[in-house]
Amino acid sequence: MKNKKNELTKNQKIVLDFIQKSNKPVKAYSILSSVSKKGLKAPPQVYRALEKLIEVGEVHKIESLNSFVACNSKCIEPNGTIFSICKSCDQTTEVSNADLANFYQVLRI
Amino acid sequence: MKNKKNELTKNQKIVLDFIQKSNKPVKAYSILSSVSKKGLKAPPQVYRALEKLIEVGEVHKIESLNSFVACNSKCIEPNGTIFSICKSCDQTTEVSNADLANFYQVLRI
DNA sequence: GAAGATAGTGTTATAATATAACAAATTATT
DNA sequence: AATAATTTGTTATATTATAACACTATCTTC
Repeated sequence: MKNKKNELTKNQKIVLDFIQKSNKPVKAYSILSSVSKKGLKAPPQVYRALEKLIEVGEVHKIESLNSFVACNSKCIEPNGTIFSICKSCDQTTEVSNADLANFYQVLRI
Repeated sequence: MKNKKNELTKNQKIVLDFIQKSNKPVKAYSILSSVSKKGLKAPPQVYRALEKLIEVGEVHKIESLNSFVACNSKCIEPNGTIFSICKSCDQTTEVSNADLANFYQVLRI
């Protein structure tokens, strides 16, 4: 981002806002239909916002669910986060920074 | 599986054989086109074989690549395996049982 | 070894997820 | 203001995965 204050753009804010209010992993097309009243009408608009939000660490993608969640904190490794995911309801819990640090030590990554 | 000797079926063997010979993560439609000469002609035939192979622990799905790899050993947790994946070439390394055991201890899963 | 149960196959169609490409609009830098 | 860089809106299409259904093969048990 090269915004004056490195702020998120309009579409990025809309998407992030929706994800944060969801409190659970949400799918791209679910985001799309939920924010269509705010002007985002096609998949690329959502996917582009998601790409940027992931890049800046505000959002994580849960690959196994094809879903997206807001980061619950500033992560040690924005792209190396670990979640535990309920097999029944898909509720997720982001592993804490402390445990993640231990993990990196264990694996010597 | 309820085969007499709990053996893999024809299609399952064909798919597993191809994945094992690949030595890297392969995609479902790539598998499909590669084994079409052996009689598997439609996606469900490949996806069903993959589902079973994952269930019995012979194959893992790399979610972030939408790809599938052969298990390099009998895993502690067939469905809880961890890979390190090269960002450039997608080559993967399955984390060893020993390190994985430590990991589970760290996270108290 | 026949009967019923379970699992696997072949097939067509379609759903769900994601990206390519390009023109127009906006914002930042000089 | 001129230029560059980024973001947007849009259409089309690529990629990944599953639903549904009829049929076949195998297992279990009696």
